[in-house]
Order: sequence, then structure tokens, then C-alpha cells
Amino acid sequence: MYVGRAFFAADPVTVARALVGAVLEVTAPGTGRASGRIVEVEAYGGPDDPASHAAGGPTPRSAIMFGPPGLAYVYFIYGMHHCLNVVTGPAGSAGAVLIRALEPLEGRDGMAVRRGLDPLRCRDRDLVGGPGRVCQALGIDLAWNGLPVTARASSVPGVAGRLRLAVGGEPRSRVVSSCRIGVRRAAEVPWRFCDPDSACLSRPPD
DNA sequence: GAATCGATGATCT
DNA sequence: GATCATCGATTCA
Repeated sequence: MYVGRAFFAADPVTVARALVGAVLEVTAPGTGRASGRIVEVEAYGGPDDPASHAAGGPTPRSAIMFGPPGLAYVYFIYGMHHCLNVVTGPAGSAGAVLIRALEPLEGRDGMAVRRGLDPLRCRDRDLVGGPGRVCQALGIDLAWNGLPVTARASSVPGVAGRLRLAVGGEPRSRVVSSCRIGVRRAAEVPWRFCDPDSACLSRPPD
């Protein structure tokens, strides 16, 4: 069941929990279709969350986090990686969920090509176990920033491609929380959510 | 397997 | 000029 805009209107922690086990599907000209089961995410809050790009209020980069939920927020980091988020609600509060790891479903070969790996030899974790790897495997870059992730809006292909999320098609995942990875501020906040049984996690839970 | 470190550029102070 | 929601190569074991 593809999710609609109302799904993302909740707060980022609620949406993050609900996205563990959901399926992310990407369609783009040339790359075709690829999908994966989400096994690791992180929630980021609004101006009050020191670890969030929204901390302290909107900037040109983070402006999209302050807008309507259900849009992709893609940013470039460490000079070489992209990260994919989905903007959440509640209205007027700014928040997002970072997609950190998947388990490949469709289009695994294409993922391996984009990652520069041998599809027959590489492990799933090396393909899509980490936020930068997810974006490289799916071909997501800054051109995808602002594209809708919701079923209705994304039924019209965007310039860069199409992003959709589906929930409920897979058995319900076990979900555990731990601390967000790579953040210095608010390091003790347990807003990383993952399926501890997955072999694709960027790191095991604490 | 675990620890360390350099790459590389947008963003913000 | 420092920081960074990362990754992969290298080192040591």
C-alpha cells in the first residue's frame, strides 16, 4: 500500500518507527526501477533538536524541512556523499527522517553497478548499508531534493525520477531504538530506529 | 575483526 | 576556517 501525505504529517519519531520495514521504490529514466526494504532510519526534529539541520531555524539548505511533509530532503555531505530524508510534520514544526539502510528487493544489479561493485560477489550491506550508500545505489542526488514521496503526487514522474514508499506489504519488523550515528550534539537522544535482525545495518544497535 | 585516517566540498560562523 | 546526519583504504591484530 503506497503511503499518502497524511502518513508523513505525524512527528518524525512516529514516522521513523513506521518506516522500518516499509519499501522504498525508485524509478528513473535510464536506471529503471529499484526498491528495497527499509531497515534503518533516524529521526531529526525542528529548531529545538540540536542535531538537526533545522536547529536554530531555517537556512537555504534546510528550508524544505520547514515546508509541507512528504517531500524528499536530499543534501550533500563530506564532499562526496548524498543523504536522503523525508520531511515530516506536524505542520509548522520542521522535521525529517533519514533513510540509513535498506535490504535490496528489485534492481539489485543496477544498484551494484552504480556502487561500482560486482553484483555476484558483493554483500547487501556493502550495497545499501549506510545513508551515502543508499543514495549512490539508487542514483539519488541533489536533483531529487524536493520531489514528493507520496503516492498521488509522485504518480506524475518528476524531472529526476520518482520516489514512492509502501507500507504493510511485508511482515511487521522488529524495531529497536538507539542513538543517532555521527552526531555530536544531542548524542544521547535515542532516535535511531532499526530492525535488529537485518544483515544490512550500517552498524549494529548499541 | 577493530581502529584510524584522509578525501572533498557545501554550509555556516 | 571549522564543521560535517560518510565511506573506503589502510593498518594492526
